[in-house]
Amino acid sequence: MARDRQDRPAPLTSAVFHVLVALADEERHGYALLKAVEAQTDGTVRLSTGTLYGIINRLLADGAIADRTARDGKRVYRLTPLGREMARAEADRLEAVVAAARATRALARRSPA
Amino acid sequence: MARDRQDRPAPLTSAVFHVLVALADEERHGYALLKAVEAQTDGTVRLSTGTLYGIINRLLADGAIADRTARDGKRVYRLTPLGREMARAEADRLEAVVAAARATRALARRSPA
DNA sequence: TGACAACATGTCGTCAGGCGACATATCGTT
DNA sequence: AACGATATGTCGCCTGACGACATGTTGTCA
Repeated sequence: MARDRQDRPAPLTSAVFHVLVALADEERHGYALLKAVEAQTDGTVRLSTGTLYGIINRLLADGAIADRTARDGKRVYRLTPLGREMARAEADRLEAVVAAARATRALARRSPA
Repeated sequence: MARDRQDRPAPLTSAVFHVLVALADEERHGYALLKAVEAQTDGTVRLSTGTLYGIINRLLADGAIADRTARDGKRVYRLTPLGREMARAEADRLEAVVAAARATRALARRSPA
């Protein structure tokens, strides 16, 4: 069941966050999500359809996304306000983690050219 | 086995990255790692010991960290050059993902005061 | 027109990884 | 003496990611 997924500020998995970001500004259908994530990451992150539909079903159950059937029969997904908040919280969290990493000597950004 | 963990730019799990960052500038023993991660994340991320030692053993096997027994008997861990590179790569990756998220209207940073 | 790639949606089994629970032991404080 | 914090570690469960498979449509090119 969906349980307590939305009450914790639990770190989202990388894959879930990618999906949420891909839906941030526009609704997309499944295959378009696959391509959007790939494009967003310069081709480095490629979700398998198994991963994608697992994520979609969980996000739907949690109310983070909603779905709709378009006129051409495609199932399109969009972010709900809850999903937007989850993505926002995760972006904040990641930003803080990266900042912590960059604050160390060993992981500081290389001199920016 | 350790397989091909270092040749792919594979996204690290959140927990693994936290451990690597906690070891960036100074060596620590297990319990100190637990506390360091907690402190780094304002208490939001708490690794269980089960999680921690699983991660430690994998990182040791992969050559991302090395261990040493201190005079007081504590097992202390430190980052190897490989581990540093892994952490760096992950920091770069996360930075790009956050940038992509912030580039959307829905997830843009709130007006910075 | 036939073939093939890209588009599109989905299921299933496996496996790695995270996590809570448990097991010990020491040390400092009250 | 008792208790909580420090300290290290194992075990089993469950979630989630992933590759493989299944199926059908649309577009393009020879």
